[in-house]
Amino acid sequence: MSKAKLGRPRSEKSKEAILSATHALLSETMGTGLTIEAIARRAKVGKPTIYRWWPGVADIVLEVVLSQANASITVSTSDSLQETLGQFLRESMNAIVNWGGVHLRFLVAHAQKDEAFRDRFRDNFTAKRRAVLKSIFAQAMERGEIGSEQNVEILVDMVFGAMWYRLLIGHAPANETFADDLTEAIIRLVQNPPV
Amino acid sequence: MSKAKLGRPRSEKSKEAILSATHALLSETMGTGLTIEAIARRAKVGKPTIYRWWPGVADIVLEVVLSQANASITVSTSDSLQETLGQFLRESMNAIVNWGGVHLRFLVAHAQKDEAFRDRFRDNFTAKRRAVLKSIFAQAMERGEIGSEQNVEILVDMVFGAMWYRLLIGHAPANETFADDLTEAIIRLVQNPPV
Amino acid sequence: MSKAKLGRPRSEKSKEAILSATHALLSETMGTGLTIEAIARRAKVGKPTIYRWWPGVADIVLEVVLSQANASITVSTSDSLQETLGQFLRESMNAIVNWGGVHLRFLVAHAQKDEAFRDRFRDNFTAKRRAVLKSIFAQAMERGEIGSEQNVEILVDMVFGAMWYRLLIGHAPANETFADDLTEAIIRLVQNPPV
Amino acid sequence: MSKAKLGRPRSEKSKEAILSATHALLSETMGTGLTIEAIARRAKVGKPTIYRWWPGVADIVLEVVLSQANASITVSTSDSLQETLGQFLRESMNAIVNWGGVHLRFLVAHAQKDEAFRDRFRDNFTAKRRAVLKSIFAQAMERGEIGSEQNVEILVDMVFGAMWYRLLIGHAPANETFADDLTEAIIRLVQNPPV
DNA sequence: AGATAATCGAGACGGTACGTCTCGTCTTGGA
DNA sequence: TCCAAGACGAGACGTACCGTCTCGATTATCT
Repeated sequence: MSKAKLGRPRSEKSKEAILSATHALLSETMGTGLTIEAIARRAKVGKPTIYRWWPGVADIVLEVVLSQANASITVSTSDSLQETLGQFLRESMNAIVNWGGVHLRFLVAHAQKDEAFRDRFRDNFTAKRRAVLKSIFAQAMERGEIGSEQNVEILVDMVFGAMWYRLLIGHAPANETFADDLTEAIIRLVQNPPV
Repeated sequence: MSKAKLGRPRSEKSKEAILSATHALLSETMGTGLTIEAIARRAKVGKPTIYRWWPGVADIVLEVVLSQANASITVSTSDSLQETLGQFLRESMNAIVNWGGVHLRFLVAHAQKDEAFRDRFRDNFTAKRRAVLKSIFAQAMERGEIGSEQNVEILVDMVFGAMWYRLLIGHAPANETFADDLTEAIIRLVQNPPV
Repeated sequence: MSKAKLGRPRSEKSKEAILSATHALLSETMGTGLTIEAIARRAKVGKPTIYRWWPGVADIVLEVVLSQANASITVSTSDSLQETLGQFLRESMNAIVNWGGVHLRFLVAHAQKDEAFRDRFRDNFTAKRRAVLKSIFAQAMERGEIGSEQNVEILVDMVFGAMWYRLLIGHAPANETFADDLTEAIIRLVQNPPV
Repeated sequence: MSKAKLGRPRSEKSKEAILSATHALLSETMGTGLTIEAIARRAKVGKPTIYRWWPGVADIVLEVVLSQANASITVSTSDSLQETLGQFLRESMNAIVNWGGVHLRFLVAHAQKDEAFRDRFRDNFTAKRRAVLKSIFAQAMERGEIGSEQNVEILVDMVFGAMWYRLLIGHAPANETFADDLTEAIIRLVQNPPV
């Protein structure tokens, strides 16, 4: 006996208008102009319609990011850490540079003022990305490319940490070159030099 | 010739009241209740007095953090990377846990919405911390503890990145244990294994 | 086609709360304490709600005055100038003494600093009062109580002028006695003495 | 044993700079931009210097007006009411049109929010003007140009009232033409028609 | 000549109100 | 039952002035 069928169904048109308005505003204003009011205006949608489906502006951004990110997580199962890691990081950086650096910065910023959202952000975004990278390292360890004494958890922290750090602080670019440098550095670090 | 002597001098009492009210509010409300109005109320100070000396709330927090951080940067010049790095990271983590984790999270969050502030934050805080860590690595490299083929810049990104990453995302604690684990991981990575 | 039906309709409760708070504050503080903030506080209303419907504090006062004045304009159509004028001036003075002298003083004061408001004030208040008095004089002129050589426009200026002048400068009371004296003086002036 | 001679004497230069800045600001901004801060800026004078000598901005304006008005009160002692009154009103209107209409409007406006100032304004300005007009009417009454049954007090209220009324409300110009019309109307009213 | 004293400019102080913005909720009529 | 439109109470924003205060410098009279 679901009550899901009662009443007027959710308007997909409105939903998409909201998501695309959010993306547009975020890109145009670098995050400073992204408010619920602005989204409602741009999407020609009533504010209550937004609040009915999302708890706040950050969750809309999260949905925008997820719908893009989920479509583009492609882990090639190469048999070389260098290649697999390199491709993963390059793809990640590309997404940031070409599409959603502002989105991610907005999400992290908002997560600092809203603990509940921080949990949702972590569970739905960063945790999944961590799992991918972790499995990449685990496979390399199985193949002996990484010594078993290494702490994979910390390795993941260092790789993602470096990327977020550059993105958030901006002391140096977070681009494909950085992805390559980072890959190289990790490879150099984890590989035991020839005896 | 400076005209600095003209007019009533700045009230040190008000300045300190503002800084200490900012610290208190930040700690009490986890950052959500830190507004110019709240600071003015708490510090028993007029709003214009605040705007006269700081462009916004984030710059007050930055000054609070700097006045604390500058007092506590102590780089011991030990002759072991393990020891020097360990102490530096442990001290950094201690400061975060016991004193200013909320402060740093607030600063990074604000920096995402205000490019000009991001520059000030980088120049006055993160750049100086980076310089310290970089010199630690440089000395270790001179002593041969780190191979000269390593990319120190990226190393610094990985170490600070991992710390910020944990602090901001919160998937795992950013405490003294993590400082030790991180130190250990770095040491294990950079050191050439015995031939 | 009007779009007036869209959205939540204006709250009559808030409107009345604002008008009555304005009246109360004006009476209590003699005009010195009448600010938008004070009205909002007293009426338990948000400031934007006030600014949505009125351009400023003076227009609220004007509305308060009009809603009272429009209810009390009663021009008896007596056939004696003495009687008609006397009643009109007495009623006007009574309204000032018992209800809204402060209101009128506030309105004139504000009109001196805001030309646009002066126009609204003139069109909606003083012009209507002038029309009434003018018609009283015109009827008296038709009946021969006033010589046709008299300048009615100037007569109106003198009567209302005298009232405003006393109210604003305060060198003598603007009360019912003054209304009688003024009526008498006008009658004495305009009536041709018996030949 | 006055202590008036001790210390640095009042700077006449500053006093004049303040008065002339006040006049200039009043004329330029139509009264909306006349603040203590603006006067201090314009006159290159410290705010305390202003507050040392005047209780508020309105009193400075009053002093400006008085120094001008006192220099120009010239009551010709003609032996015709028509001529004396006409000249007095024309001169008054000229002063308003060419020099200080904004000043007077500012003074009346301020007097509505400050009872103490209203007293000062009345005693130093309007009372003196009333005395002059009253003596004009008194002389005319002695000469028989005005019947002794007329109420001079009310006559003065009507003449000055009409002028202030036009100046403050602005429904019709307060200029020399009005001075003539008003003179004519008064003459017509007070003079007994030929038997 | 030196001390004393009131002035001067400059400008910071604690306040208060301004008018605007956005928040998240509520209330309509229409689909 | 959902939709858009938009009003609502709340409260922070950054600015303008208020009237007071605290400086060092200046300019007079009094000793």
